[in-house]
This record gives sequence, C-alpha cells and structure tokens, in this order.
Amino acid sequence: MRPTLQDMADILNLSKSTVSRALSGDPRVAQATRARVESLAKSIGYTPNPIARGLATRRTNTIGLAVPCAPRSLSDPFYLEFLGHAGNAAMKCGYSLLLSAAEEDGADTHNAHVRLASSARIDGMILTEPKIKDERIAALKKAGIPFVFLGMTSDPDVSWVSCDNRLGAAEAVAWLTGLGHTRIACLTGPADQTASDARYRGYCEALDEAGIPLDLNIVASGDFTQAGGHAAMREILERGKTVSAVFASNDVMALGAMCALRESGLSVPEDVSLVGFDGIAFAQYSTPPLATVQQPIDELGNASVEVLIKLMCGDNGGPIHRVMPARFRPAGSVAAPGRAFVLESPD
Amino acid sequence: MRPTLQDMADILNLSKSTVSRALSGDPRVAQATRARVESLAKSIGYTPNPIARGLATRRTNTIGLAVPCAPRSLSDPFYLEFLGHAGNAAMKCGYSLLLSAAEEDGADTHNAHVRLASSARIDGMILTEPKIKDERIAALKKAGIPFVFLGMTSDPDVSWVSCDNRLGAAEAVAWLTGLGHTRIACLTGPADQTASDARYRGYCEALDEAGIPLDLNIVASGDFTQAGGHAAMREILERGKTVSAVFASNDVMALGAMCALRESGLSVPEDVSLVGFDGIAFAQYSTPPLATVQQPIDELGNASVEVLIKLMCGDNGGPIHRVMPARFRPAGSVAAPGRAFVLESPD
DNA sequence: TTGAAAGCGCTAACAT
DNA sequence: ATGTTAGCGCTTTCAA
Repeated sequence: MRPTLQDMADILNLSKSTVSRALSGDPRVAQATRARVESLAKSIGYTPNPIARGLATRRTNTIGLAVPCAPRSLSDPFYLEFLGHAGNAAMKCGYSLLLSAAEEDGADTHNAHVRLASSARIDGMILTEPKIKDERIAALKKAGIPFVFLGMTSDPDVSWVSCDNRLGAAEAVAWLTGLGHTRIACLTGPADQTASDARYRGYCEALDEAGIPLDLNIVASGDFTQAGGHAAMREILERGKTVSAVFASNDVMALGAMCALRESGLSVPEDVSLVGFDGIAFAQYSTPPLATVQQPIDELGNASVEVLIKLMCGDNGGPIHRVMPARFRPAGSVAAPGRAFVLESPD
Repeated sequence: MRPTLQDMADILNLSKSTVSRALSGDPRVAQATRARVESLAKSIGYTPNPIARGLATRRTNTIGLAVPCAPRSLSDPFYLEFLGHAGNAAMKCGYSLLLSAAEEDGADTHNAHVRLASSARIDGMILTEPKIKDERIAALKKAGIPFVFLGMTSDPDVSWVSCDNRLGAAEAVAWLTGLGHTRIACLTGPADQTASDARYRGYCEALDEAGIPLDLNIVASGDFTQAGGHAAMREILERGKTVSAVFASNDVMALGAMCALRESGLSVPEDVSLVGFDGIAFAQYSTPPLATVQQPIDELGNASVEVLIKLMCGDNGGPIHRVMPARFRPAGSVAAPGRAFVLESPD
C-alpha cells in the first residue's frame, strides 16, 4: 500500500498538518523538521495522493481538452498536431492533460464537453471548433471553470486564441486571382462553425477585390473531413461546372479533393490548382505538395495553454483574445491557369 | 455551486446512502424511490463528483498514457496516431485518457511515468517504447496497477501489444535484396529499445538469407527522430561508403534520411532506394511515396486498450501478449539498383 | 428497503 | 513552529 500522510506523521511523531506543510513548502516550519520529513518521504517513497488533494483543494492541476465532434475525431491530423503542442506546453507548466470520455449514448459530444467542464476533474478547459451559436458556452460559464477556445467565438465575452482565418483565406485566393484564375471553386467547412464562416468570407472578399462575381455553382459545403472534401469536389464536378482552381477550407478536405480531381482525370496543378488551409505536416509531403494557409499550430497550442493558465490564476481582466497570423504558403499544387481558362490569350 | 449528494438527500428527505445507491443502480432500492432520485438529479443537474468518488472507491475510470521520452515528444507522428486510436477506443469504453505532466526537473520522463502509475489518478496505464532493460517495469509492478506496453518487453511477465518488428523488417529488406540490392544501409533506432533491436535483427536475417555479409560501415544509429535519421544518413555518406538502398528503422528517420540524400545530390529511388517502418500517414504522401513496413496502428491502439481493460477487470490469467502482423508496403521510394550496383550486368 | 457512521487522504482554518 | 479539528463529496459496512 501507498504510504499516507498519516503514516508519515506517525513515524515522525508529528501531526499530519506539519508533514503536509513541510512537503508543500510552507515557510512556517522548522528547517530541521522539514529535512526530517523530506528525507523520510524519499526513503519510504511517499508522494501525496492527488485525488485526495484534489478533493480537499478543489484543484487538480489538470487541463481538459475537448475531443472533436463527429464526423471529425481524435484522429484528425490538425487536432492531433494541436494536441501535441498544447500537451507539451501544459506539461512544461506542470499540468496534465485529460481527454474526456464521450457521452455513453455516443452521439452528443457537446454534452460530454460540458460534463467534463463541470466534473471537478479539471481546473480549466481548452475547446476547439467553436460554433457560431455555441450552446456549450452558456453551460461552460455556468460550470464556473476557466476555458479557452481554439478559434474565435461570436460571444465577445469568451477567451480565445485563433489565427486570422479571414485574412489567411483572402491571401490564398488573392494569390490565385493574381495568377489569372477566375473560376475558383470553394469547398466550405460546416456552416455552423466560425472558422468556416471566416474562411468563406475571406474567399468572397478576395474574389470581390479582383472583380470576380461570386458563383454559388462552384461553392460546395464540406465537413472538414477528407471524405467530405472528396464529396464536395465531386459535387461541383458533377454539376458540370469547370473550374481552374479550388480553395478548400482545410487541408484534409483539400487532400480529399485532390483524389476526386484525379478520379475525374484532372491533374493538379496542370488542370486545376488546389489550395488548402491549416498547414498540417502532410501538406508539404503530398504530391504535388499542397499550397496552404499555414496556421502557427505550435504557437496556437502554446498560446491556448498560456491564456488558460492566466485565466486559471484569476488574472481576470476580462476575456483574452489572441490573433495570430496565418500566411499563405505557395507550393506545387498551384500554377497559372491553363489556356482554356485565360480570358485574354496572351499570344 | 454544484449540488452534492447531501443536497439531493436533504431535498428528498432521504439519506445520502439511499441516494447514492439509487444513482449507482443498486438493486436494493425501491422503484419509486429510484424514480424520485433520478428525476431530481436530472432537474437540478446533479452529477456525482468523480474526484470524491475516486477517493472513496479508488477507481477513476481513467487510463494513463505515457508520454514519449526525449528526444521524441508528444508531437511524434507515430505516437500521435497511436494516441488517437487508443483514445477513441478508451472513450468508447467509458474511460478518459490522462497524459501526465513530466517531471519538474524536465529530464526524467521515466520517473514521471512511474509517478503517474502510482499516483492513484488512473486505473491502468499504457506505455510505449519499451527498453530492453526497462527499469520502469519493476516500479510499475510495485505500483500495483495494471499496465500494458506498446511493444514487446524482455520481461515475459509483462503484458504487451506489438507488431512483429523482426519479421516486418526482414520482409522489407528481403524485398530490397530481391530487387538486386546488395549494399543496403541500416539506420537503427536507439540501442536500448526492444523495437530497434528486433528491426535490426530482421535486417540482419534478411541479409543473411540473401547471402550478403553484414557490413557495419553502412549501419548507423539513429534515435527515431527526423534529425536523428538525417544525421545517421549523413554519417554513412561521409564515411565515403556507397549504398544502393537504405532501411530506416522508422518512417520519421526515413524522411530525415531522404533530405540528407537529396542534400548530397542523390535522388530517391534512382540513386538510392529508401524504406521506412511504421506506416505513418505521411509516408504515403511524401515525394516519392515512402515504401514502409505498415504497422496496424489502429488495431494496436484498440488492442492496447482492450488488453488493459481486461487486466483492469482482474481477468488475470497471467500476462497477455498480442502480436499483429506488420506488412511491407512497396512504394515509389524503392526501385531496382542502378547499373553501378548490379554485380552481374544483365546485358 | 433505508439510515447512521466511518472512512478514503488530504488541506486549511483556528488554536496554542 | 506545531497540533487540533473540520471538512472536501462520495461509498460502504453495519444496523435497523
């Protein structure tokens, strides 16, 4: 059996309190006593029980991380990279990371997030995929623990960390128009997520800037999964619409779209240029390498933890918002449009 | 404030015990009573405090996952993929996943693993990267919680789940010899890990099988990181040794080696064929796509959780060992050796 | 079928 | 500088 504080106290002829203080670095304890306590602890391998401590202090030194909602999953590449960075950052600060069990019923991930938040198992929580109207927020506020979103929220009173989705998307699409593309398809994310919305706005703005009218026939909605990207791309192709470029709202969908294009006998970038969003590690290894809007995933991970810790320490001067740049990164998947798409032939 | 069991009891004019029983499905409680309890719980949103429950029952419904030791990190692609699958599996079974904080001192990750194991915060633990002589094992046994390794352990008394590293490696190298390669370099993993050892043995066996003598001049040791693979490859090139193929003990090192080769003006696979191990998702997206030994990462994740749960349920008929196949997956990074390397020119 | 009481191992007033 | 005393919110004997 693990030795307990009581065991320590008994052996040393001290009270539990003194032992507890000695171990937690409380100044009001004699040097000699502290030394005895520490040495005994080391020799019998005593280490405080975090569960008991958690019950007494209502702090667990644990950060909860919300698991993505279906159809995305824990295995989503972007999420996983984020998880890695956030986890490293959290541990560097002495926090553990808890990935909560989903709802028994399976379906309602949102509910699981709220339950985790109000479970007393964590001191703070990091959430992803904010929705435009996110029912979790009210519940989270009621739960009373600090939380931070990866991605902007509509509610101005919520802390978040995000890249500039709109600007990043606009920059990417502007690059395409700059090359002479005028038929640029858009594969959007789920309509209810703020990120989808912002990226779509960036797309529209860049078209507008270039004087290209928005054509909803070449816009299709995906769900941020590879299968979704594949389906959305097929949908546009099956509408019989020709495009010279595609802006996918995330990299995973772009990779799905790449397959769909190939299946239709179109090659990237000769026939169709392709751009993604996120900058997941795969992107640079695909064939051809995927041009994408690079999010600073490591910094987002670090910042999420940093902001959350600030919040957990009660440094509460209102909500904290942190925007990081997302920069377009050209790569082999984009090229100037083929002859068929150039309005004014150069020769 | 969260309502407590006491609050429930007060409102219902029942004792805490009865409420507790009603909620945990204890049969000896009147139907009517149970109904009242459940309905109140729902209406005031009562949910038991898992920390308090954990203290009382000594069970937390949480699985600990050991974080990789430096120089690998939480961000290692193979680990992250494994984490994703194991996490999904765990949650499906109602368990949460805890990634523990590293040691304050930073260095000693092993110690952190042991501490997590004996922290009373988890019911069982999944560990990775077993060492040939793994000091954690004794400590883990003493901690008294069930644990399972991803990868074979030397200690036959420990449960583990692993692919067949030796056979997988041998199959890959045999493929190379089958193509006519005779100068096949090997980038090994850390010498103290069982996986490195098994893969290296597979390499040696395949050479032997083909009647090719082992040449230690074209073997270099890496550390399973991209930088390590890069360095190991450079080392061999700088020794002035020529090779027509390279077997890297994992994919990340293979990608590092690919860079090193390119930097030396060698192209893959025209000048040098390259094979990795793991089958991380990147592999198929690299240019050229990386031939690799595919581990069934999803099954490994599922099996780890499954075995651990079996262990946690006390289903203890000795240690459980589960071996899964690892199959060589050819891809663009391998080709027959160039003329210079063919002993007997075909024409 | 229900209740009372004693912990689980720790922290945190409040003494002394 | 140390000890005493209550809890933290739950489960679990043991009684009734």
